[in-house]
Amino acid sequence: MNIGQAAEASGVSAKMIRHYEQIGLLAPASRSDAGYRRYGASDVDTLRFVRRARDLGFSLDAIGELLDLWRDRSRASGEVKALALSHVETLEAKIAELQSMVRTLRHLAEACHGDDRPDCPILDDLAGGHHCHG
Amino acid sequence: MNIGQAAEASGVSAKMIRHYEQIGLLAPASRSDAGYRRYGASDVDTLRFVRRARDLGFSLDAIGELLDLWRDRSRASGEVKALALSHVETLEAKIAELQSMVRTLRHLAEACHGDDRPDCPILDDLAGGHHCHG
DNA sequence: CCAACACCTTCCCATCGTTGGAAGGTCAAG
DNA sequence: CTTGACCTTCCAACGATGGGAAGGTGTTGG
Repeated sequence: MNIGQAAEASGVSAKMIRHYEQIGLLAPASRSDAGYRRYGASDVDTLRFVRRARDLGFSLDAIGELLDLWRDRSRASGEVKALALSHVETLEAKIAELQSMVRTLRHLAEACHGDDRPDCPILDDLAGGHHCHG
Repeated sequence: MNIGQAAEASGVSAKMIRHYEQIGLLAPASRSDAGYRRYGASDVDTLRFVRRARDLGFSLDAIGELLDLWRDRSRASGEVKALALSHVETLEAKIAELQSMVRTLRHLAEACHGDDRPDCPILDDLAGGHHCHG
């Protein structure tokens, strides 16, 4: 199986597969006589693992740890759970940050009549308003 | 006022002030005989505007538009409001994406006993589980 | 047998916002 | 006159991905 098929089968682009190999996330693939990377079913499994972890927002570093745990048949599930919950905390912090932005912006937008008149509380706030970001 | 004081007063680092100037977000600052950038009170106002807009998650491109609207005393507040609400939609899409990740991860983590045993639904899911991401 | 085309290789560059550092010039105080 | 704090420009990195060039490979068809 060439990299194109592996990409197709795993949902990870060929570009990314090469990149993951280069940064050491994936072991170097074996090569054909012509130098083409060759992949088997278990490689595709690994790529799908990476893809799913990316979809869940894990960083490539974290995915490296997850891969290690995955391959370690004697891992403690507590380690995996801790990694996952730590990531959840990161995500929730990010969510809270974005929600705070949304709250402020909605508040400002509500106060803005939003017509042809130039008067605009949004710009006023950005220009140094009183920050009632409640 | 040198760039250091302007940075201190505005909350935008000197590095970023230079960068914003270089990418054309800010007009080139006037220079002293020695080539030092010089800033006045209105420059600091502009920097603070940029800082607040960044804090609200606007891209530098969007901030450029906001600055134009800010400086245009005959702007229509509807334009500003539209820009803000469009940004809110972007933020909320991102929030929804992150929340979906959190939901899935929490679900998986709940199913994981998280002790010394190796059995782990989180890894099972990443390795190709049935995706009950409800 | 050779052309066309799809695929592969490596390499560099772009994004986005920010930070870090190196190498060198300037300025004020001791 | 030196020290230290500041400024300048330039170059590179992060994290994850994409785009594209230049060149080799492999298969198919005329």
